[in-house]
Amino acid sequence: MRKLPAAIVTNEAVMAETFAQRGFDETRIEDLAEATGVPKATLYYHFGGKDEILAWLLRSMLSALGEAVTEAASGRGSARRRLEAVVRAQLGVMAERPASCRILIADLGRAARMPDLAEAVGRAFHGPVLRLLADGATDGSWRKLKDPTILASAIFGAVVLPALDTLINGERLDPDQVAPPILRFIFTGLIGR
Amino acid sequence: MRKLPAAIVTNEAVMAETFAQRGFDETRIEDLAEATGVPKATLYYHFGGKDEILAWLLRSMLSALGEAVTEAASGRGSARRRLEAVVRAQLGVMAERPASCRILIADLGRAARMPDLAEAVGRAFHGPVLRLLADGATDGSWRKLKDPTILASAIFGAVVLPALDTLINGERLDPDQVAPPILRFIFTGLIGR
Amino acid sequence: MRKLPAAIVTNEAVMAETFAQRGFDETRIEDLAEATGVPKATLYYHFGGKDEILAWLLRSMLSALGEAVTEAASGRGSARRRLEAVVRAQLGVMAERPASCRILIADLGRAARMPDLAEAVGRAFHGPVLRLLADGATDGSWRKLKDPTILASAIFGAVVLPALDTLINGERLDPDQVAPPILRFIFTGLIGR
Amino acid sequence: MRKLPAAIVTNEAVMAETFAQRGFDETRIEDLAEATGVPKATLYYHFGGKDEILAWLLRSMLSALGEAVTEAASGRGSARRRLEAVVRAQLGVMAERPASCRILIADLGRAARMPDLAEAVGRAFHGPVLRLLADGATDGSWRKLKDPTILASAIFGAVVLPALDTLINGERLDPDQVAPPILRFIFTGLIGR
DNA sequence: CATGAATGAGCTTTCATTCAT
DNA sequence: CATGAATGAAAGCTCATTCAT
Repeated sequence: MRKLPAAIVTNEAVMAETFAQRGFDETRIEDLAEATGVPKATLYYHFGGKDEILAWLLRSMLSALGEAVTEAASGRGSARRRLEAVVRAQLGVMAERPASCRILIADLGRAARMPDLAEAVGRAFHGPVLRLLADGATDGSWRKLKDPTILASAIFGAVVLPALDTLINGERLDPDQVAPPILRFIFTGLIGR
Repeated sequence: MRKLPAAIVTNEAVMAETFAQRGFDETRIEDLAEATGVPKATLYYHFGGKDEILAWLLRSMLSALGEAVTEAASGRGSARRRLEAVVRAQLGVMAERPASCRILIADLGRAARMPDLAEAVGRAFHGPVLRLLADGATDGSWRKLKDPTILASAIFGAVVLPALDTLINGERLDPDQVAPPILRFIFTGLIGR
Repeated sequence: MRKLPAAIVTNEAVMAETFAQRGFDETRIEDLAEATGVPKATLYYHFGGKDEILAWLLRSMLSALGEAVTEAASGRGSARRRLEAVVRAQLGVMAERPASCRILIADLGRAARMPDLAEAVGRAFHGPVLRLLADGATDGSWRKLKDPTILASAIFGAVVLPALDTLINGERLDPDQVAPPILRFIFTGLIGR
Repeated sequence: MRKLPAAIVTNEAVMAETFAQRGFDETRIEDLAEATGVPKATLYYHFGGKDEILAWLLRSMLSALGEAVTEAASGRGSARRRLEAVVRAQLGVMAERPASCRILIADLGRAARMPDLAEAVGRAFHGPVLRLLADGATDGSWRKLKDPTILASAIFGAVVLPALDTLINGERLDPDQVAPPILRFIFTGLIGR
């Protein structure tokens, strides 16, 4: 894929928003063209097709997410502090790029059908979290964890689905508001004091 | 919609599987016809269209889920025991109807775009859970919860995303194996003993 | 390919004429739809695409040609009489189905790129002629021929190109007028009495 | 059209080959660009379009053919000797520029649709042959010919179709091998001693 | 002069859907 | 009731062609 021109890069959010609103299949390339002002044929000049546009949007978001998460995860505090930072990072990215995140989470199945994206999700979130979960057991942040893979998914779900609710309603996602209850849930569950 | 003939009812799982494998939009009515042996036009005789077939599948599953969850939620034990039962019920339905569940969770966005389905999900899971969360705070199962809506979503996510991982890989979902770590996570988080 | 409905079969000549006039590539499926009154989508229901429509037209013509030629070739006279009949048969088919013949001859390259058609031409004309050439050498109709393959092609060319000239000009092809000089040429060349 | 740069002239055969292999319509300008290394836009700088490239190729070949044929036809021998030379000249050009010849003959219909090309073919082959046919009747090379136009076409076909067979199979055309049987056929037919 | 980048204009093709039997 | 046959309505995609540099 050639280097993308400003006219397209600038419109990343617009495209994401378009996909997010109607859903991938209900969005016609023409819709993207209209929404961005970039002619259909030009989109085809730069992308192989609709799939590739979606992949670009998601990859772009996942790369931002990956960076944010990785940085959060590789901080210097305890595993707990760092996991906290990771969750906030995830919520932060969702707040900054609501549309792309919404597309991803609201259509996880499609991502799963695009192998490189599935892998990118793993790299961006599950990988770092998995490592943190191990660290935390070592540094005493939490107990020894028997099924880290399941837990990483559970954490992902616990963070991401509440955020999706907000996003789908078209509301603004405020990480500072959502993070505390979610974090408390993640660390101490319903019962923990 | 008339009463469905056996030829179609029998093939509920086959249709769900077909949708689950390719995704809704990539599945042509013709694919369903081939997979089930029921002619395309016959499907149209019984359903208003592709959407309606999907809706039927999901509604059927959600109704099973609703029953299971409602029963679990209205048992007589503590809120904790009942929430536990609810989670197991959810996992049980996912194990029994993997394809339909996978369609729903892997394409939550579409469900959100179909108002009656969104509501059905609410009725089947979030509603009962919301009530349980309140009960638990009363009966001392857990602390006072400030953001029950967020928590209900978080719980849904914590249950459903690990299960989705399994389902997407085409593996069998074993509730007895997945439920314990998830429940422990839900109740006591990463830290709680 | 399903059995073709009358609406299409009836219009064989119309389609051929359409192709013949504009050429294959310049003919849009829509043109065929307009010319025949058969909706585009219906054409696609019965044919796999433009190529397949062309193939059908040509195969139909080649089958008629094959029959005419085979019958002519298997008559009871001398090889010479029979070859004469073959040439007249070829010209007769060209007169009856000018458009299809014109398509074939004016775009031999495309036929060559469609393997089954190339073979059909062989079966319809070259094969029988080749056999006749051998017969004629035996029954004394003509000399021993060293390069029958080349000669079969040369005969084909000598019959078909003059006819193509006529057809391209949109003139009616009158076999009774064209056949004698061509036959004389084939049998005795420029020189022979 | 400006004077063509070496980069293009050099690639005449490559372009012809590209057209010959896929056919005119199936050949994209991009294909020519790739095959020759000359950028698409550069081709457009020098040619008015795809048609013009084809026209250039064919005109170039027809001009070579015209020269060869004219020279052969205007020699000093009998009409027969000269027609013989003409046929050899035609085969010679076909052997030297197989691709261009193949394009022309395999897609005569297109040539017919390009008026200047149709005329060029006439000038290059039919014209001289027509004159020769008359000469030959005068100088006793052959009988009085009643339908010279038909015969010119027949001769063209008798020469060119066998050659096309060879070319389409990708085989090398050896005039010395093909010319004798064809000439014998032209002069004395199948029967002539 | 030459060309990388961009695009207007269609065309094929696909499908959901309808309907006559 | 059920269904094979037919079709209206897009939509994705391609390509010849243009243009700014």
